[in-house]
Amino acid sequence: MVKYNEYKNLNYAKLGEEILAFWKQNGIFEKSVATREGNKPFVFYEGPPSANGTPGIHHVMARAVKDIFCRYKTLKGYQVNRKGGWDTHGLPVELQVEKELGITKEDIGKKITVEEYNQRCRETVMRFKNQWDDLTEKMGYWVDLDNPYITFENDYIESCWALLKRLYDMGYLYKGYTIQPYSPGAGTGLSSHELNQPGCYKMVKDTTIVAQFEVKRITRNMFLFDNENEKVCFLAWTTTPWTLPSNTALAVGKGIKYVKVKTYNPYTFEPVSVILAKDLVSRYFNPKAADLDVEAYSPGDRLIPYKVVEEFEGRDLEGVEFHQLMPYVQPEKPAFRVLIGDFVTTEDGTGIVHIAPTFGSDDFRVAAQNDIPALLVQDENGKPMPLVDKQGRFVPQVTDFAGQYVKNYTGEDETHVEYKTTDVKIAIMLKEQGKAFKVEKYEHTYPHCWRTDKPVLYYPLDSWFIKTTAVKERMIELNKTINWKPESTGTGRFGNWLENLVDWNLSRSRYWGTPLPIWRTEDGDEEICIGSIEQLNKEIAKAVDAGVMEAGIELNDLHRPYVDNIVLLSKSGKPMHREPDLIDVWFDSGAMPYAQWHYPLENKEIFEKNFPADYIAEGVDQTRGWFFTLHALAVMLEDSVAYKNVIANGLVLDKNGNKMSKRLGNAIDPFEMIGQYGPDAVRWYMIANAPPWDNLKFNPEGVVETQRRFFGTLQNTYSFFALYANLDNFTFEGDEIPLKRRTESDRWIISKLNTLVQDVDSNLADYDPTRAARAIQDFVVDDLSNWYVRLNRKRFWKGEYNEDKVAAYQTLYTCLETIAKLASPIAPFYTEQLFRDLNSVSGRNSVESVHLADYPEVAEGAIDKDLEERMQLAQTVSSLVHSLRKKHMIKVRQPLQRILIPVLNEKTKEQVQAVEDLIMSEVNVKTIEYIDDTSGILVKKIKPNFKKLGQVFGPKMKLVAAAVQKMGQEDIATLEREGGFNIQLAEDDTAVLTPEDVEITSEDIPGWLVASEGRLTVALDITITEELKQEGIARDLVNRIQNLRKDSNLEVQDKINITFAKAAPEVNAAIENYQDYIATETQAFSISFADELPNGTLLDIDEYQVYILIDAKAGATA
RNA sequence: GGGCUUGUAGCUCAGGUGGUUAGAGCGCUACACUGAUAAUGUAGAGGUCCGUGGUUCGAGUCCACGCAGGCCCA
Repeated sequence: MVKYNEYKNLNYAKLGEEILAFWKQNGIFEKSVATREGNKPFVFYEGPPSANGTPGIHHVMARAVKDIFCRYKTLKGYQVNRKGGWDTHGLPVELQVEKELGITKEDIGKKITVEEYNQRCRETVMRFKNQWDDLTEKMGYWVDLDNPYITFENDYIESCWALLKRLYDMGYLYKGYTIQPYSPGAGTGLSSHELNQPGCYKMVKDTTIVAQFEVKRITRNMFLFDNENEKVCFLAWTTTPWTLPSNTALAVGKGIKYVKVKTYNPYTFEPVSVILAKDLVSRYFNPKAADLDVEAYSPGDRLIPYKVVEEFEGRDLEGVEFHQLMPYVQPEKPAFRVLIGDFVTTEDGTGIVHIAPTFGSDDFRVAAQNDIPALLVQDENGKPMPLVDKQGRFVPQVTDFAGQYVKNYTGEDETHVEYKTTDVKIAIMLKEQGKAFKVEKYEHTYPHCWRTDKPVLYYPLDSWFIKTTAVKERMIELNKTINWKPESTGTGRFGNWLENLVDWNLSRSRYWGTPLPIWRTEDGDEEICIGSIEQLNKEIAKAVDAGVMEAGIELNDLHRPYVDNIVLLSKSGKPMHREPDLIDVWFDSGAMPYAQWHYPLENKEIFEKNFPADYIAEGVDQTRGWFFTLHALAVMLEDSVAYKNVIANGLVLDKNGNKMSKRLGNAIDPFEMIGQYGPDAVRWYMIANAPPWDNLKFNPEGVVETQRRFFGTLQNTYSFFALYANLDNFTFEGDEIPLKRRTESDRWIISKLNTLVQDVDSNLADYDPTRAARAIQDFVVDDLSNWYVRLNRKRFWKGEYNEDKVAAYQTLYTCLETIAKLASPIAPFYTEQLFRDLNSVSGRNSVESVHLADYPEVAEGAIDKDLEERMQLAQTVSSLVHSLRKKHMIKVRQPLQRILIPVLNEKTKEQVQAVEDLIMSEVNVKTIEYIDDTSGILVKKIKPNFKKLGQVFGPKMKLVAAAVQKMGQEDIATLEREGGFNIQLAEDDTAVLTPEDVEITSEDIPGWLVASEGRLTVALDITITEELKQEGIARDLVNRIQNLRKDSNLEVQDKINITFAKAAPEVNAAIENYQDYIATETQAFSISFADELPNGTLLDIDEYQVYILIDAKAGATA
C-alpha cells in the first residue's frame, strides 16, 4: 500500500535541493518544452545579463518574474522555449580589466597590445558565469543554459554586421557628429569616465558675458514692442564667450515667467528694453533704482533706473526671431529663433540660454529637435567644420579673432599686464558695440583634461548614427500596441523618450566590442559596409590582388585588432581603412532576437517562428536601454514590435528603502537567502509583497513570515490530510462523489477553489503575479485552513469510512492538488513535492511533475456565489457569537442553548438557515431562532443611502440626511409599510423617501445582549441550565483525556479503557449521562468507576477535580 | 533642472467608476482554545490617509501647487 509522505520537520532548503536533483535526473525542464511540441509557441526573450559581476538578490526578483509567466504559459499548453544569453561587451568589462592590470586606456597599444587586452576582457567577462548558472538553478529559473547566445562570439557579431548592413542599405546609417568633451591639447575625445577622474573638475575664474540679442522688428514679434523706436533685447548669459560667434538660437523655459524691463545699457547708456526671467530681475537691477523716473536718466548717473513693463511666459516667446549677435558666418537654414528647452533654469544667468549647437550637447540636441542649423565653415578639404578648429583656434572666417586660441592652450604668460584672454577681447568688443549688458568674472568648476591639465572644450566629434528619427512616428504608433506593465512606463517614460527621440549614436571609441563594419577611403568619398564574413573575405581577396593588403591574413576573430589590420579596395582603386569605432553595446542586446539564431545568415524559419516576443521582463532602468533598442531595431528592420507584453520591474532596496550596495554592506546575498529559507519562500515573498514594478523593500523577516504563514499553513494542511488519509487508506479510487451529495462546506470550498482558479488565471494572463499570489495565499490560509479544515476536522478522524468521509477526503485532496498546480509557477519546488506526494498515491495525473500538468479547468457549475455569500454569513455570525461569549467569559466548550438572529427579509433567513449546522457546531450552541418584524420587538436603525440620495438631492443632501437621522421607530415602520415617507426639508420644501433611499438594519433586541456587524445582528442566550452544565463538563473531560492520550504518546487510532474515581455529584452525573459521548470522542472501549484511584491523574475542571486512569494496553488492538 | 513613480497603523501592504464609522497581515497587550498544536480564536491599543489650496452636498479617491523618497535623463 502506497502512503502519502509524512514529514516531521520540513526543511525547505533541502526540499529545494532534492527537487532540483529530481528535475535534473528526469529532465523535467526539457520535457516541459518537448511535451508541448507542436503546440502554439509562447515566445520569451531573455535579456542577457553580464557575468562579470556576482549576481544579487535583485536578480532573483527579475528572474522570478520571468520564470513565473513562462511556467504559467507552459501549464496553459504553450510551448515555451527559453534560450539563455550573455551580454559580454562594454565599458564595465574594460574598466574592470584596467583596474586589475593597473593600466589606463592610454596604455592600450603601449604597455599592452590590443590583442592581449581583448583577451583579458574575454576571460574576465565570463568569470562569474558559474555563480550565475548556480543561482539560476537554485532559484528555479528555467532557462536553457546549455545553448546560450554569447555576444562576443563571431556568429553573433556577424549577425550584428548583417543587420547594420541592412540599415546601411536602407540609408539609416550615417556619419555625423555629437558634442563630446574634447582635449585640444591631447587632440582626443574624453569619455565621461575620464572626466570623472579625481581632480579633473577645477575651480576657474572665467570672464562671463550677459549679451543683448536684439529682437527683430517683424510682424510676428510686434507684441514685444511698445513703440517704433524701442530697442528690445533678450539677455542671455554665458561663461564661454568664445561660443558667441557660433550662436544660432536662444532657449527659454516653457513655464518660466519672463519680464520686459525698460532701462539703459550700463556701458553705452543707450535706452533699451531687456527681457529676462522675472525671478532674476533683482540680480541685474538695484532695487533702489526701481523708483527712479526712467525718462529722467542722464548718462553717467550712478543708479540706472529701470521699470518692469510687461510679463510673459516662456511659451509666449517661442519662435521670436532676433538679429545675429556676431555675424561672421551665415547659417545654411533659417536660424536665430527662441526655442523651448527643458534644461533652462532660473538658478543663475538670466533664464535665457544662448545656444551654440556646435559646442554644447544640450544646444546640439535642442537645435536638432527644432531644425536649427549649426554654424559651420569648410575646411581645406571642403568638409564642414565648426568655427573653432581641433587645436582650439578660431577659423579665419571669424575675422576679428582669426587664429586666436579660445583658451590658453599654448602656455602664454597670463600674469603679463598686456595679456587678455580671447573671452575678454570678445567682451570688450561687445561692450563697445552696445551688445553686452554685463561683464563680470565668475568662479566655477570646469572639467580639465587629465593629461594636459587644460580646460576641455565641448566639441563636435565624428560619430556614426542610426537614423531612428526617420521611423519615430512608426515607433510611437507601434509602442501603443505594446502591453506595458505598468502602463505608465510605456506611455510615460518610454513614450516621452520616443517623443523626444534623437538619432541613435552608435559610436564608441573603445576596444572590447562589436567593431563597426565600415571601411572608408581617407577622403571619405568612398566606403563599404560589410554584412558577412563571406563578403569580407571576398573583399579581402580583391584587396590582396590589388596589392593594398598583404596576403595570408586569416580572420578568426571579428574583434579588434584583427579587423583593423584589414585594408580593402575602393571602386576607384584607393585603400579603405575601417572606421575605428566600436558600436554601442546596446546594439548587441537589441539585436538578440536576430543574432541569437545567427539570423539573417541562417535559421530564417526559427527566427520567424520566434519573432516578435510575446513577453519580456527586465528592470525599469532598461527603458532607454534594452526596451528601446529592441523596439528601434524591430521597427526599422521588421516594421513590427519586438515584444507584445513587457514587465518593467522596479528596484530591490534594503528594508529601510536604501539602495543595496556592497560598499554599504546592506546587500543581501541571494545564495544565503535561498540556503536558509529555500527558493520558494524567497520567490513567494518577493512576488506577493509588492507588484514587480514597485520597488521592493527586501526584509528577510518577511521571508520568514511568508514561510511560516503561507508554506507552514499549507504544509500543516497537507500533513493533516496525509495523517488521516493514510489511516483510512484513502487513495482517491473510484468515482468522485457528486457535489450535490457533499456537504455545504465541501461545496463551499470547491466553489471558492474554482473562483480562485479563475482569479489566478486572469491575473496571470494579465501579467500581474502579485494579485495571483495573494489570492492563493488568502485561499490557503483563510478559507482552506482556518475555516474548512477547522470546521471539518472531525469528519476526518471520527467514525467509519463512509461516503461523507470520502467526500471530505476528496474535497481536501482536490483543493491541495489544485493549489499545487496554481502555485507552481511561483513556488515551483514546494508545489512539485506536494503534487508528487499526492499523485504518487492517487495516480490521478499521468504526468510525473506538476510542471508538466495542465492548468486546472474551471468548473463553472461548481461556483455558487450564493453559497459563498451564505458562508460569509456563517463566518460573521460565528465571529459575533465568539465575541459575545468572550464578553461574558463563557468558554466555547460550554454549550449554550440558543442564539437569536433578527431577520428583516426572507432571503437572509434562508441563507442563515442553510448554514445553521455549521454555525451551531462552530460556536457550540444548540439552536438558532429567527425573529422578524411580526415579533414587534425589533428596534430598527435607519441610515441614509448617500450614494442614491446624493444623485437625487445633490446640494440638499445635508438636510435630507438630518431628516433621516431624526426618523423614529414609527416613521421607519410607516416607510416600510407604505413604501414612502414624507420628510420636511425646509418650511416650504418636502420630499418623499422610498425604502431604496435608506438602509434599515436591526440593531437591538430589548432585554438581550447583542452584537452586530454591518447589517447583521446576533443575540445570545447565556442561561446555563443544569443539563448544559453537565455537557460542558463532559466536553472538558474529553478535552483533558485527549491531552492525556497525547501526553502518553498514544497514536490517533489507539483504543483505551477509562476509569474515573468518584467525584463531585455534578461531575459524576455528567460522566453518567454523557458516557457514550465521552467514549466515542476518546476512542474508549469502556468507562468504569472506582471509589479511589491512587495511581490516577488529577484533572482540574473549573471548580471540580477528578481522578482518572486511562489504560491503553487492554484491548488496544482494535 | 526635466520625465516617470511612490507616500494610508510601529512594519509590509489592500483600498473599481467620489458616498459619510479607512481595512488586512505581522508586531504589541489581554483573554480563550487545544488530536492541524512551533497551530488557532476573540478582544484591545495604534491613523492630521505627506502638506496646502481647490472642485463637490460629500475627497484617502478628482484637480492645482508644494514636500519627501526612488529610477531614468540632463
